[in-house]
Amino acid sequence: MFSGAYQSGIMGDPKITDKRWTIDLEKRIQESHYEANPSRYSFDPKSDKELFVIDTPPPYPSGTWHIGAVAQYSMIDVIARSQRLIGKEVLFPWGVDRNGINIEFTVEKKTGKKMRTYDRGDFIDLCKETIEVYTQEMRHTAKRVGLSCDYENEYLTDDPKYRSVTQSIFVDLFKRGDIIEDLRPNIYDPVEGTTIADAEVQRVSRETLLCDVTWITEDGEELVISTTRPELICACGVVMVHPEDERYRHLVGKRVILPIDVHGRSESVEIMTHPSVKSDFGSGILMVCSFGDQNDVSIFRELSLSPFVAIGLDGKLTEISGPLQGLNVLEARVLAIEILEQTGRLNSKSTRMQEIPVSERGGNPVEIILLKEWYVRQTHVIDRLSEISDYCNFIPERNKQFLHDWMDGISIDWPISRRRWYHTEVPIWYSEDLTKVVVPPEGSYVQPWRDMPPGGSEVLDRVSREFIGLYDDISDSLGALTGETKVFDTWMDSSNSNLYVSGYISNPDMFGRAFPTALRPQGKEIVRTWLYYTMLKSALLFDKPAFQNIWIDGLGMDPWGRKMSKSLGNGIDADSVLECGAGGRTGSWKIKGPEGKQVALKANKIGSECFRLWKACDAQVGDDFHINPEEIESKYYGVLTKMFNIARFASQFEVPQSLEDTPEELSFEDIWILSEFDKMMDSVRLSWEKMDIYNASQSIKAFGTGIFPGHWLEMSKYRLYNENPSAIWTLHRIVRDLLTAFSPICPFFSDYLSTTLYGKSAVDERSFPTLSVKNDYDATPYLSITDDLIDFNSEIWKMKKDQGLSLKSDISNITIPESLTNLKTSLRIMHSITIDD
RNA sequence: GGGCUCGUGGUCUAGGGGUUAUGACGUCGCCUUGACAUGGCGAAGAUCGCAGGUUCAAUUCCUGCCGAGCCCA
Repeated sequence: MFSGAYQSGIMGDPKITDKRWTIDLEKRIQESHYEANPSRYSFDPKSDKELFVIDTPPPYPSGTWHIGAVAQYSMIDVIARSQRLIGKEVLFPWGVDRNGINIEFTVEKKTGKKMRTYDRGDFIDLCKETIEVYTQEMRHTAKRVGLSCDYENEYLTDDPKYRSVTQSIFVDLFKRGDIIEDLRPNIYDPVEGTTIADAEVQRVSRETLLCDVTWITEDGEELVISTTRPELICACGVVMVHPEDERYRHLVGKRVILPIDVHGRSESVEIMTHPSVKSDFGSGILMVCSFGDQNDVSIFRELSLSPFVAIGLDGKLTEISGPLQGLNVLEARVLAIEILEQTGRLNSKSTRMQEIPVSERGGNPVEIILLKEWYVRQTHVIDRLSEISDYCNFIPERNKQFLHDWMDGISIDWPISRRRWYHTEVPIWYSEDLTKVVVPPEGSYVQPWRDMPPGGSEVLDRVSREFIGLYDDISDSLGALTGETKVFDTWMDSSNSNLYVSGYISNPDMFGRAFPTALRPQGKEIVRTWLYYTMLKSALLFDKPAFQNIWIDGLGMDPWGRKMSKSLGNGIDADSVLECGAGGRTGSWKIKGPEGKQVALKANKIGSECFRLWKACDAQVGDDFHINPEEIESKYYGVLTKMFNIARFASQFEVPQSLEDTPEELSFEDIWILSEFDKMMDSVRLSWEKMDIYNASQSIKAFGTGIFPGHWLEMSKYRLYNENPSAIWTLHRIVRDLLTAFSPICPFFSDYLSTTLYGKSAVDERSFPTLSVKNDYDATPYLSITDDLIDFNSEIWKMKKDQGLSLKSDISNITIPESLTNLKTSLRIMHSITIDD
């Protein structure tokens, strides 16, 4: 009988006194985690290690942080921590994006006053104050979910340090001729008074009035043109029919008179053919105006027609519109229809649904108007950019397609100037005669709308960009300077984030080592903007890829796979998940389900560790993932408890003097589990190297909740209780290293257990643990018994169950397979096998 | 409307031209309580979105459709 062995060991009190892993424990650890060592996650650019700079997406503080974004961010943290663990010097910056129209709208809404009613400086101060509150909240959530950012070096995109980089790059590209100014048709939001980019336009369905208007040719022939924009008749440049439309063939080449009076332009236009005309739309005749829509723009460009400025910057009709002058677009439309009715030119009108372009931020119908704006030239480098992007490693590979599809569709330059205020200013001044410009020196931040050029500014020819002299020397010859009032599109700032964090301008030594930036992690929805524009910058500035690795994740969806949105009422707040279980408070979510029915979800405890573990184990990178708090808890909380209990069990045995040196004498079962552990750890290290979170997590979870506690630990208990040095060493070595390997996924959990047990936090390990067991023993024969062992144990368990026996009861007539001969003693004790063979 | 991506038991997931299609969670049944019901054993549950095509053979390749998502018009 071996059962007596259980009594002889003296069970010490477990060092881990908490009975189980709880959210309150998690919060206690979290709260001291950063204060205890504020430089814990700092970055040393002079380190001899390989630099690994992560260009994290600086979140925009708007009050709530989307749970999908927090999930994504926690996976970026897993990468940051795992790269540190495998020995790299990681910069995981904490940046906050604060530029943009968003905060302007927030302030306008809060104060009920439009931006332009403020003094510009006052308004900017107000924005800064307001966004600071949100910024603090965001940092709190970041720490709550365990992000290992370099918080001491927080960067804000509205900080002069950051903005100066944007401005320096502008000056650089301007000098090279890659940034130009031009009078071109631009998408314009007349309500907000600013140009916007294609990317910011949304289409909404709206009911509009379609008017059939009678036009008369110079020969007196009547024809009918359908239009939803009668107010733009004054900007009509040409009338078009389809080249194969027999009905109108005789009209081609003739001139037709505009049906509403105009001022200062020709009163008739030519009738031409164009294949884009839809013969079955209305009468099949199209008036082309500058500019009703994008099609108009392309026809004007194609035919080199000179456009008419029908709508001014104030959103009102200009003098060419004759009777409509001074009205806004909607008023002008009403009056135009009235005029047409009175003159008998309105054949008929009908309502129809039409998709109209509106601005994403303001929701206002946008107009295309001629404006002088700044552009980054891009069409000339697209091919090269496509080549360069092949040097980047995309994770997952297939998501590279998103970038290529977008690049293939690029046909016009990128408009970068905006007529807003809380943005980075375009850093340029114009001489009195407008032929020369002044630009600031590299590294300075300027506000030309209120400042004069700083010392060291340069004077350049406005067209040729030739250097004329230093501003300090020749300022007298420039006359009265005018500062540019326009600002940059926020993507112009955001697309420098990788350069900024990699030390561009501020730290040339570091930049030399850290660029191309090691990693860009981001969501797939901003490939066309953030990723593309960043790649463009690097191509223009350095002819190099911006990144070594690009990690593109999917989006967080509601439990049924739908996008979370306010209108659907299916949103889940990040804090509600992270705080679920804290102080005994459970979580409950009322969400609109698929059929519009309210569905109530409930969970008792989740917290950051369980949340992170779920995302790491459950969602492959690149695919959209469903976020269901119930499921997160039921699938993953148990894993934490299991691992916690293993550590708690281990904590009752004294930790050996040295866990580094393999004991001289190792028992067979210990060499076996160490070989299995070593194999698992090899694959985990490989996964971490490849930033493959899913497989790393799965391996750790499978080992930590399966073979290790289920088979080895059960088999080794009697030796542990007898203080067998080989067993105790093996137990502690595996628990310690397992916690280390696990620390990128669940840092607070691993930190607590490793610190309590081994006096050193797993999150501070800077080299991936390796065992020497493979040098001392050939693992192959040990690994080969694993399947037999699992089968054998299962058989015994099943046998006892079938015979209605408890697991502790004796069993006889068991044959231990040949392959497990070396485990005979342990197996007999483990299963209480009394007679064998 | 167009482009792209995805579509494997209730849920998530592995796989991939050819034996009974992984694993996990959940469900159900039984059992266990000296780290752990957070455990053990077992069961049910999938015509691998649908329809064609290629092939000796398709869930896997191709085409179309449907659904979801992203992006664009």
